[in-house]
Amino acid sequence: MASTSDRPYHHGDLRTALLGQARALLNRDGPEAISFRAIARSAGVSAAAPYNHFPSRRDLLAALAADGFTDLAARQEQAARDTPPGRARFVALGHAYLEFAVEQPQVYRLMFGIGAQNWHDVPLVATVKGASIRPLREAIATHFDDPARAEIAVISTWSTVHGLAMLLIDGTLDQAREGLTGTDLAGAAIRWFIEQSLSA
Amino acid sequence: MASTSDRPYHHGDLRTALLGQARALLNRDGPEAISFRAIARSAGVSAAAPYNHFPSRRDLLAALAADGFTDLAARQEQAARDTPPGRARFVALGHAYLEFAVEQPQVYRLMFGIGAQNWHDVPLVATVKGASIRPLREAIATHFDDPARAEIAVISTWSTVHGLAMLLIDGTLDQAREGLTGTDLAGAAIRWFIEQSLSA
DNA sequence: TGTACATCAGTGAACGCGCGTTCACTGATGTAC
DNA sequence: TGTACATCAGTGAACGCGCGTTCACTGATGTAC
Repeated sequence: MASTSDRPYHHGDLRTALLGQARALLNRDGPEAISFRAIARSAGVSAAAPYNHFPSRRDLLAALAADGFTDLAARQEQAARDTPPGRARFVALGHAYLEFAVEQPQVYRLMFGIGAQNWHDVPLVATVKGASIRPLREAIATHFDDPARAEIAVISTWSTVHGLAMLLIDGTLDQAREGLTGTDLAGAAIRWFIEQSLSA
Repeated sequence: MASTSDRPYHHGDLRTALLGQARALLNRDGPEAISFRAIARSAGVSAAAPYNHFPSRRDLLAALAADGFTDLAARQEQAARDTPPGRARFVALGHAYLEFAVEQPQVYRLMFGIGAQNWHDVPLVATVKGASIRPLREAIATHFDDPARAEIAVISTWSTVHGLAMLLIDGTLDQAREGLTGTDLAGAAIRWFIEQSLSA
């Protein structure tokens, strides 16, 4: 761990540094722009060095996606914890979800397979992805006796926030916004949705 | 137009052929896989030939995206024409929308900016994209006096079908489906959504 | 406390690749007279 | 009907590029005795 000032041979914590540079590149130019060589370059390290920490480029991207889902899951759990069951919780969950997507659009794109089709074959990602919708799933479960109908409700509500996130991220709704922030609009849409469908 | 059998110097209709090969490549491997060189190769033509028909790779992708939106718009208009106003029309619009997305997942991904961020700077795409949601917009307009509330309703419903399409396409809902086709599930979700929110 | 040695985490050169795009060219087609 | 010529739509070679990955290597670190 001897890293004082002038470029020691060993980096100290290259894995973390690589993920950090990858995140920076991701936020600036999107998932497609993340290359092993580019992040090694910005970490000040040779092109081969990353292979000591990730088996391949795809594994690094998967790690970023997993981190994203972990972050999202934490925010969802927090939102659920901070609100009473019922209407307020649905609003809070939707709001937190869209806040995440709008704050980190490129991470969100990466999480949902842009530039990499999907992460089905990566167990870690599947796990944290599942965790990230659990709070919504649980909130909905209390409103339905029939599990099949509950599942339809989960899919519908998830689709709504996911679709809204995507349309916000790709700029489709730019002209409709006019001065509203993403979460303002999200709030309006969610409230409308809740009013119509999930309020008790 | 003299194209009998043995490879004439002039192709005849290379532009159309290139678009066809691009579509084939798109459907097989996704938007990221479409390269000028690859489609020239499969059209049996030199790597430089496409430049006689498209200024750049991106213009060809834009043409594919525009074609996709044109197709979608036609299906939406057809669905609107075939159904009476009200509940039945919303179901038909949503069904047709998801049918398109599930039938041509990679085209749909391309249309919504995967692998190319967005098409905001391409007027043709913007036009046909607008046309593709007009039937939904009009169907909703008749249900609201307040245009602002109508716009929120458009965004919410569009988000729902768009999000559902995306989750179906990227495989997120694979385990929830279990034997259902995409449009079966879509039908259930849409009906649920309509029941809850838009039925008169 | 010192020394031998295994292990870890880097280097730098090289591999083979496919890509978008440009260029000078040429064969084929269509038009004016 | 025939001929000169402009225009169109191809060719093939080359440009410079960045990429993922492998390889033999070496400097630094940690451990056993």
